[in-house]
Amino acid sequence: MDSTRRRADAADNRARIIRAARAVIANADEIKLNAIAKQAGVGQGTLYRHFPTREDLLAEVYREDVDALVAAAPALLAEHEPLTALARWFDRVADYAQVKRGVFAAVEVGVWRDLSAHSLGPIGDALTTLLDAGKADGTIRSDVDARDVILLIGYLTRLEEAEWDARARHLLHIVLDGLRRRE
Amino acid sequence: MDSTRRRADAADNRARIIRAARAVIANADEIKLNAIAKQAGVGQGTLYRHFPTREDLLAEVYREDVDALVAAAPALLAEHEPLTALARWFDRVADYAQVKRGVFAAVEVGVWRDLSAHSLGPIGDALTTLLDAGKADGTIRSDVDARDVILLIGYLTRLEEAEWDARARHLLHIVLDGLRRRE
DNA sequence: TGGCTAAGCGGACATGTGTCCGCTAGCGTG
DNA sequence: CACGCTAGCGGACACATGTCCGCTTAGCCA
Repeated sequence: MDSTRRRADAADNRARIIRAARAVIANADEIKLNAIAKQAGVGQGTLYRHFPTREDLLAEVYREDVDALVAAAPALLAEHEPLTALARWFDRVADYAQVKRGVFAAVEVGVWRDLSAHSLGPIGDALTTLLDAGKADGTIRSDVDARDVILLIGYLTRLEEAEWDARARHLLHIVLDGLRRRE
Repeated sequence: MDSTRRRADAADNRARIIRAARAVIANADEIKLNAIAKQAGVGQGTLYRHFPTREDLLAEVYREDVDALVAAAPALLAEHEPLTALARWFDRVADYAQVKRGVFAAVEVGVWRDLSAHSLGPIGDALTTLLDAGKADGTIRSDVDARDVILLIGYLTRLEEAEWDARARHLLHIVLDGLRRRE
């Protein structure tokens, strides 16, 4: 999977699949994997070898967005109190999740897989950073970890478009309250 | 759908499907709808006419369990302070969700459907009762409703078996904290 | 009781995901 | 440059969900 051997066509196919995926996602709102394979001009087997699950593919397609989300964490911490930073980060997640519903679901699954592989993954790391800062200054309860938070905000993927405005941020506040250390 | 006409065979088929579903669920852990149809001795079309989605079927199969959960709410309120009652009710939900993972997911979807039909459904009603009691005595924030809570505890369906003990109750406490009115 | 009518049946079909495996051809080697 | 090894290809296949529609037959009515 690194860069050894047969890279020429394999890497090329991989890139073509990602490009096709972006195209399909942009044009159709239905994301059918075999359609992506077809569009990319490769067999289904090829697609599935490069990206074993739907989530693997989407995670790769939106890697940049994820990176941006991750990078935001330390930046927010530099500017705000830990609790505020976490709240702001939540806001960004909400913004992103609203637009890219399916993607967020994919990211969630990805984070979960990372976790079960005893690694937090980029998003998990970002969250850990935020939580640790809050624990250090006593504003966040000490018995929560990144996985906990991922689970709690997972409702974002199950929210209906119509109720988004009414509930997304509101529930994020409630979660944040639950995470705060109670005086 | 009530009890008019052609009830004889239709109702019979419906009952047979439910029975077959219970049998399949008990024996195999894989729940394949066409297997249930086969076992019930009916066509797939028949199964899907009676239960348009997988969730409809499961919800019916576990109707009794759901009823028990619903009935527990007023009973708990009679014995405990509202906040405690809610906590206990959460415990029951957790117990149930742990054993019947898939079912809980089905129930969640069902509740959601009820909600979009402008009705809370039995579970929603139970939760509303609990929340209202807490709001009345000022222990629960006034800006939450049943749907909010359903969304928040939905993480239960996404928890891995292995992490259940470590997280299920713990997160329920955090949610409860978030629901409390902050002094 | 015999016929009519639509409620209800049931399985073929359409669609989507994910797997498997025989074939192809890129690359290192002599 | 010719050759062989194996990474990688790609599409046929297996399997699940859910839909559709022509046929059957229960129940009402004369």
